[in-house]
Amino acid sequence: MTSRPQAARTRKPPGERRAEILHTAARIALDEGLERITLRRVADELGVRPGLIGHYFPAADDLVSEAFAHAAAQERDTLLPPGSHEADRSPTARLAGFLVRLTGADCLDLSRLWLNARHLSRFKPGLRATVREQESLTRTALTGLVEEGVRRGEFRTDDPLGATLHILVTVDGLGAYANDDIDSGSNGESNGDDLNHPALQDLALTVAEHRLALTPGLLRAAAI
Amino acid sequence: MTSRPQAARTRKPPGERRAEILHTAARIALDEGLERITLRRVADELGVRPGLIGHYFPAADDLVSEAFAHAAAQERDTLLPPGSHEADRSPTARLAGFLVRLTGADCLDLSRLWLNARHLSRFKPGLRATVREQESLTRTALTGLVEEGVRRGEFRTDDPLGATLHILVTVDGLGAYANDDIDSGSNGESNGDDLNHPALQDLALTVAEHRLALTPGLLRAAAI
DNA sequence: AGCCTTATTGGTCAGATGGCCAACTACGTG
DNA sequence: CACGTAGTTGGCCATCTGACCAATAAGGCT
Repeated sequence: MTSRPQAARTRKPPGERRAEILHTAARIALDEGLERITLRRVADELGVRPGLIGHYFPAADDLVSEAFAHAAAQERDTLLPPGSHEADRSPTARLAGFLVRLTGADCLDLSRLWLNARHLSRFKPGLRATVREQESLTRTALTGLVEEGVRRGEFRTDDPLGATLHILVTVDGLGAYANDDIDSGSNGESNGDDLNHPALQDLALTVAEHRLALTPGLLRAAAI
Repeated sequence: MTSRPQAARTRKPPGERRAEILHTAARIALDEGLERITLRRVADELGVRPGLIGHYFPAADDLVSEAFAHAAAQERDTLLPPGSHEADRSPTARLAGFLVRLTGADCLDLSRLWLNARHLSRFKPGLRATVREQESLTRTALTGLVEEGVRRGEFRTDDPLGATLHILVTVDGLGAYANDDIDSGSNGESNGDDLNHPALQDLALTVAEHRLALTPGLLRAAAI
């Protein structure tokens, strides 16, 4: 047999190895949760020994924090791409895309991750700080989008920050149910159907349209 | 010495002991989080041996689920007392009291608990079912309050359930920030001040007034 | 009073976790 | 080619967790 129990010991430059660990940890966080980020778990995934992970992250909590930051930033760049090279798309289209995709079913992992981080930050001060930073970044990005929309005359509000906060509270509120499996209906006393209430489907869009003085249905229509 | 290392072995009727365990576990959950509910932790608190807790709850997850249900139900009865003996208070006053107290700082523990349970339910099927039940109970109670308000002519809406869901989404969204310590401002790049934005202070009240066609400020004024 | 059910104890066990450290070796440097 | 830095290994440890079980004794019953 050519494959021995111990894989070939490959030696990588610290920066690359560190990035590799972070990337793996972020994926685990999105797939299975932040508490599944464990020295052994990451090591197994990478085919290295647990001690190596501990070498790059002497405090395991730091790995968790940075992995969350990595995942959150990556998802944010996808959902709310920074302005410069997106200047051609209208703020309305960008906001619609952001909200529609964010509250869509394919983004459940992200909602779960935020729920995860917000709770876990109760016990981990480092993660708490990271969560606040990521919240701040999202808030700033969305506020910028709203302000640009106001400048272009697409949105109308006297309080861009207030509108942003309201929209985000709504998004986070919808995200609170990310772990309720939707498909467990047909339960007589269950509440499975309530979460499919039409008022909830487009709630984030409705709130945004209300706060930004848009005609109802505009955002849904603007979503590609 | 009159106090020996082993306390007097007291034997209690099963029902009483079980209730005692549940009460203690619920308090731990509210104070420190659901993951702090541990056989040993509860046993220490009660001055008994860990094995005894395991005897009453052969599956530790069931203790967690029931403790959450206990805490959630207790808090709900406080914030949203069932109708009969509260029929004298107007729906407006009851709704205002519910929202003001719920989003108040003294209710942080409750928000944290829900955040905790919603995340933890990702890994514990039993807890997931319990969370859904408790959500359903709160939803039913609030919907009943809204419908009564509509009957009395205090509220106006064609979709009581939709209004209830919207209000609860907003409450849950605000609760998402329960673990961000508010008092860490004066941080140049921090977002501590954003959470003190005036639009957030009364957001739940504002949404409720909007959905129920109430004059702005009415609920704040109706809160005792 | 004695008995008998069972609440309660005390101990063990396996599994998982983070942290630590000496030894090994891959790889760039001289 | 030899050397030495440092990336990597393998192993050990303390700690915490839930689960399990035989032995004990408390308290109600006859």
